[in-house]
Amino acid sequence: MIQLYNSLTRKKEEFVPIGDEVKMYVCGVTVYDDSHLGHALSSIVFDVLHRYLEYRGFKVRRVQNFTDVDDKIITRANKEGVPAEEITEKYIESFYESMDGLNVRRATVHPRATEDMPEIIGLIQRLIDGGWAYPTNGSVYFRVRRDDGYGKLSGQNIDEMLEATRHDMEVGKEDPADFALWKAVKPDEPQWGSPWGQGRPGWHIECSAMAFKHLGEQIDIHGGGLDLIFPHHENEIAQSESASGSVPFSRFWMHNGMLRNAVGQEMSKSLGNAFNVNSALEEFSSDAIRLWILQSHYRTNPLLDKELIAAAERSMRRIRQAVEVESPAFDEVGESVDFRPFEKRFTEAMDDDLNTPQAIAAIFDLVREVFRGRDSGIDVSGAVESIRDLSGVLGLSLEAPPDKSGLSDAEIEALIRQRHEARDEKRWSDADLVRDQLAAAGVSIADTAGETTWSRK
RNA sequence: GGCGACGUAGCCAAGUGGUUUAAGGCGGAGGUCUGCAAAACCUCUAUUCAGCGGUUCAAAUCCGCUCGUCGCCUCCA
Repeated sequence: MIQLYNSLTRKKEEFVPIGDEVKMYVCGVTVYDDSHLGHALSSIVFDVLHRYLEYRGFKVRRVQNFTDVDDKIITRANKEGVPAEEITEKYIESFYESMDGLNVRRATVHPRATEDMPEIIGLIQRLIDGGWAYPTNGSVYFRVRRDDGYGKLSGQNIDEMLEATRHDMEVGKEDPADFALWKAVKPDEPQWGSPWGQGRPGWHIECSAMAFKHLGEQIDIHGGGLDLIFPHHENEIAQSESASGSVPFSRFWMHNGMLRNAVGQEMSKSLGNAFNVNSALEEFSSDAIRLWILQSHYRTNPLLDKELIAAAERSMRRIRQAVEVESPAFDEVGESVDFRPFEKRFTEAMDDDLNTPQAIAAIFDLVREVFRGRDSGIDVSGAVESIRDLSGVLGLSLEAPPDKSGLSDAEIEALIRQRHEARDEKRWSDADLVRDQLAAAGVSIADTAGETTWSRK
């Protein structure tokens, strides 16, 4: 039984999909800049959820949107003096590059707000027809107070929220709490035609419309960062449930934590201390980044520190070493490492609200069993295969990290031959010199069973 | 002010009433192996879970208070 924590009910609940295919919507990024590690965290978490649900036999349809019409995009486009599409195209490419590099599988559909404009406008019209929204001065607003359930996700009360909020109300709004579904056109902004005049959609309505179009009016899981609970997800619920009458819009609401820096503060774009994914990937393997993230539970706020990613890189070496262990050709004992208890632990941990730290602990324990099995000469092939499978569920590729030695394989092997000659003649210091040279280039060597093996760090 | 999260070893981090006299990783110490190493294996590395008080046969886990940290309430994964 898979249990997932549901932000809506604030407890763990058994996960049972509505239909025979799990419908999952994950809030994507606004494409006005490169992705940072906070985006990586969210994408990795829901990628792992997707992979794990498939591992448990579910079919999954995952939708992750691009918000490609937004104030920040417009600001950036104006600043650089280029059309907004140039900005969005560039950063959509950058997003894919980052996520591919992190071994995050692409969603089933990656819709863009600008490509689903008819659905967005149609949904706004439905809300107006139902009396949930009203046009004014070319904009359309949602009547928050008409929705009795408003605030159920964030636990906020409308009046208490307003107390802490700025009260500079836009002209034409009936109530300061109302939010925009459609924004009347302003000069030099991207615009679309609508029954209410030229303009562009508000942020919240995009997600409802894209979820409806690509998944349907009721979905199984809606994911995103903790910071999206209010107002974004609260507003999505209000719009979606008002328009469709299907309650709940999403059975499960899942929220990943926010990356935290050494001072303990949340890392966000506005703080300007983001750590770019593409540059992180130049320094670390995707496996190290994923392991670092997944060694914390998804609902906590992982600490962002290069030292921790470097530690994860060392941890990955251990797993990689284990899957390279070969079983004896003739297994005289006939024994083999029993990996099933470890797979059971892995599954139980993952079933419990995606407890990846526990699941990873099970993998490491299995890694130890493989080394022990090797040392006692028993068959470890099944266990090695199991490590590969379980790692795969977490999206760990177990591939060697990118080469930084600057040496070709042939050059490395030539140096190793030199060292062999030196060793044969017992010129130990010469031999060590070669080893130091290789080590400096990030190549580690090992003399085992009369042979020298090497690997790039 | 409202809503919420958190404080576990040198560091990261699970565990949320007894099966854990607290997983796993990194780091550190000793041993085996090795020409020496590396890797691996073995052993050790929190009598204790921010502090204080309470409930209980039993608490890191529940309750209260105190101290400290952070998030949301405004664009944000």
